[in-house]
Amino acid sequence: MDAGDLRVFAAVARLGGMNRAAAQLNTVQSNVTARIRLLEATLGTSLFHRHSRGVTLTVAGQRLLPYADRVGHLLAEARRAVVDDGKPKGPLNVGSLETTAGLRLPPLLASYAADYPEVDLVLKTGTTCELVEEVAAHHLEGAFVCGPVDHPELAEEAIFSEELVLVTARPIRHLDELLRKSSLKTIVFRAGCSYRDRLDAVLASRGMVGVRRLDFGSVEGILGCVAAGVGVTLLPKGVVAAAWREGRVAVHELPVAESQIDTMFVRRRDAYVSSALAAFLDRARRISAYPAPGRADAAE
Amino acid sequence: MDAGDLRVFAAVARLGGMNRAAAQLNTVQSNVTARIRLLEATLGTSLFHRHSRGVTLTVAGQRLLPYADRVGHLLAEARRAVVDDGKPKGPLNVGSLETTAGLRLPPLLASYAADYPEVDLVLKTGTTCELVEEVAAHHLEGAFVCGPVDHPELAEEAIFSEELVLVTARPIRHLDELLRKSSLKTIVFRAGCSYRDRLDAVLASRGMVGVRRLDFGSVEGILGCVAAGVGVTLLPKGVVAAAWREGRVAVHELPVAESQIDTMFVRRRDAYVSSALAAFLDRARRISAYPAPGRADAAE
DNA sequence: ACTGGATATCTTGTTTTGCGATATCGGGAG
DNA sequence: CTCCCGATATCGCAAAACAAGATATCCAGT
Repeated sequence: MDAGDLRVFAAVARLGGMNRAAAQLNTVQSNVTARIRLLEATLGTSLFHRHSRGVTLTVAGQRLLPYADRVGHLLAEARRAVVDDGKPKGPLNVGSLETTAGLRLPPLLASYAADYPEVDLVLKTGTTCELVEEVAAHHLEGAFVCGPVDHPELAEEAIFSEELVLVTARPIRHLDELLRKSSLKTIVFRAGCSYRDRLDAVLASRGMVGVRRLDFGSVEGILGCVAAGVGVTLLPKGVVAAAWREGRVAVHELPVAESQIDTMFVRRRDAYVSSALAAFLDRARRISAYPAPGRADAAE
Repeated sequence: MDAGDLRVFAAVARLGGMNRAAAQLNTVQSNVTARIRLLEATLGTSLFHRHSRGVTLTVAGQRLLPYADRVGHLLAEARRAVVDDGKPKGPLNVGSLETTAGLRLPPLLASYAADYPEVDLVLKTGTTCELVEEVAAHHLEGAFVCGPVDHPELAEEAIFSEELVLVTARPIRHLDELLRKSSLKTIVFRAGCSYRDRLDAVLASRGMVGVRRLDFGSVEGILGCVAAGVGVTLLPKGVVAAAWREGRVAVHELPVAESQIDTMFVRRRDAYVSSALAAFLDRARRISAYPAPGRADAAE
């Protein structure tokens, strides 16, 4: 059994047919068939059920598939690790929440890009759920998300600490005023953003349950709706500071227990930390105002 | 880059020479040289420094070596996972502390061996440190050790709960009596056994520090020395029960906080749990008197 | 300069891999 | 029932990779 064999095995399993796999692997069908049969012979087990519309995995094949993927990833990572000579360069794909990207990352990215021009940095924004999945699937080297995520395959480290504030159209004395408005809506990021859960919890603890939600994809959109009186939202203080100064919205601070939220950097526990990522993280830690002793390390 | 290439790379790196590697791989030196050179060419980096007494790794080679090992382990594990059809069979290598092996495992092993005759079970005894290393290095599928071990690559689960007792030659009213004997020794397992650390802590909290130690490799040897008045030891109550009933030694119970210790089963977090191991663990959990709610799971 | 222990290179035979063509199988339409 | 379509299985041949042995080379110690 060999890494090459596993590569064709994975392709056949995923595409459900040897013809399709052959096309994807830039080879011919007879070749794929031969290698699969050889693999089955050496393992002494049949890996696929053959039928008229292609092939499906046997139970033994199902057990093998995850290993094929892991071996593939490991080899790719090994290649990257060997090529990496300690100087940050090459691709660096990281993810971030949109709020973090807007509020915290600009100075970080600016100085990083200036000092390491050979790094091709790609920043993908998304919700905590989406980003965690992408990191777990090896598609991103790491991401800034709302913590803690507590995923067994991921290591996390607190980088920023945000103060969340309730944002409304006009100042209110007491949250109870919100209750009077039956048409109250919470305006939040699309499903998966942790701020949404936090807002629900804040309102629920004050007796407001089952409030209707309005999903939005951008900070500006959310603030626009809030300013128009459609509903309330929960965002980091820094993000709404500009809109607040301009008088477009009103902010309301919350007790520390409810307002404080950590932005963590997550990465796969077992993945290679490229020089580019190491330098990026180092700079992120320096720029962050996060108190050193409270930092949760990867060993946690 | 291929799994086979990494296998010869790892052999060369570990043995420090292509001749030695060729011998171990059952091939000839020219072959090894060729494959290494090809590997270096495809990676675009030199992996070894050649000199008159063999080869040593370059920094790039040092980065690659751990991946070579991991790929090797992963492939071996994949083979096992495919062959494993759900019925426990084949080799099962587990480790255990000697005390646990003597006190808890006999009924477990007896019933397991009776129900699964196709499993070739090998039990290796050692200290917590040794066993943890062996499990981490993939040499054992799992082991019973003193917990918690808190190793990032290992998952642990509490199985047994032991009550440790202080063992002396003759009954004493108060621990202070021990202080009078200037020649007092602690008689413990060889370095690495957690019981030793616990005993040091127990004595230290009562003002006895710097007590001389005597290392021993077997429970019987330790009890013999204690009975002869050479010193004191700390062992699970059940282990010394027989010697105590015969009047050879005296036991002294300790406060719960000091006496209670968990025996955990550790295994690699990322390793495949063979059917043989799954059945073994299942039976261990059933036999154990460990309270179910307090069980720390692998997810911890 | 010689020697012992090491890697590099070259040649040749063997094995593996890749490709193309063809055989085979199984279900659905006519 | 037969034909056809979309699959996999099998075979022969060429190309590439690999293994083995013989030989060249390099380097330190004597």
